[in-house]
Amino acid sequence: MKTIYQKIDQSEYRMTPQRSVVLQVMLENQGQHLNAEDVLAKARSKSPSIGIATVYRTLEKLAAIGVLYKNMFEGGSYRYELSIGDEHQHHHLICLSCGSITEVEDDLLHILEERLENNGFQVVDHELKFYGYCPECRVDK
Amino acid sequence: MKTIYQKIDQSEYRMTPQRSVVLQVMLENQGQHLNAEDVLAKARSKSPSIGIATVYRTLEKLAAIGVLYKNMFEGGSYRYELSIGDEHQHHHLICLSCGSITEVEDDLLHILEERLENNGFQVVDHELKFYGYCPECRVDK
DNA sequence: TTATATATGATAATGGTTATCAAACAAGTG
DNA sequence: CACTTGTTTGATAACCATTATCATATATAA
Ligand SMILES: [Mn+2]
Ligand SMILES: [Mn+2]
Ligand SMILES: [Zn+2]
Ligand SMILES: [Zn+2]
Repeated sequence: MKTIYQKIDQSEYRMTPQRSVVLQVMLENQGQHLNAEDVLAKARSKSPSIGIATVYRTLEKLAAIGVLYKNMFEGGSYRYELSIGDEHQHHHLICLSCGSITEVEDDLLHILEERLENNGFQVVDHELKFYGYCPECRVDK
Repeated sequence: MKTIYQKIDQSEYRMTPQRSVVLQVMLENQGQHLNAEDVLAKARSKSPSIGIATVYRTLEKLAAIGVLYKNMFEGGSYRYELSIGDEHQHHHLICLSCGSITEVEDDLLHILEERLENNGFQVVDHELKFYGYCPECRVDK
């Protein structure tokens, strides 16, 4: 289990002021799923001249080395979130009514992954979304 | 468990020649994950004047009533496939090396879903992707 | 038929993401 | 230091999948 900084050190990732700001934004918004525009706005409050291209490039790089998860929910844009302590991506509960996104730490995919490994598929990561109705939105009580 | 035709009948879905052609294309390409351009090309061989807008509209409608699954894999476009017999979407194994997509019928999410239901989240469907290396691409043997 | 609603296809518009490129910056050389 | 070389940045153009628009066509209702 590598830390964020181990991941960065072990990559060919040069820390620049802009990249540092983007990383800071992600650290300060743990648990949220931000898209590039969100990150740009928050980054500009720290470093007003940062451009959207740099934000995209940095998010992409951080996702490539496993510091961020990149996910597509509804809305047509990719959303990023910090990956700390998770070996594998956690799961998401997506409410079909209010759109809220809740995390599930519970893994429980080990049994399934073990079965896949036995069939020759080497599992690196997974992505699991549950669609349904959150406690506030469910109708049947 | 409704059949495709039951789903269509129970919707406010009017069967037109164009929609019929799109449905036919999906039926004839079971197991494949086609994007709108793929469907357009195959549909045009049956009905040359069909337009891309109608294809998008029809795929969207068929997905809304549960006849198709709509999924985003790599490549930047949504891909559609027939949903027959599956109450829930099946899982996908995506090879990080060759990009091949394999199906997993095995559900095994019941335990997890039961736990979520007990916590108040009403599960409607799920989407599970495993990323890793297929038997041909894995290195460690 | 006539009226009304829905569906279609061409094409324009949208919008998130990527590519381009000149300028800025960093790192190494002697 | 001056010089070279390579990397990063930000503005902006290009890309491209998808959606919106709208006039025409087609189906349904009266
Ligand atoms: Mn999350
Ligand atoms: Mn599939
Ligand atoms: Zn909700
Ligand atoms: Zn492979």
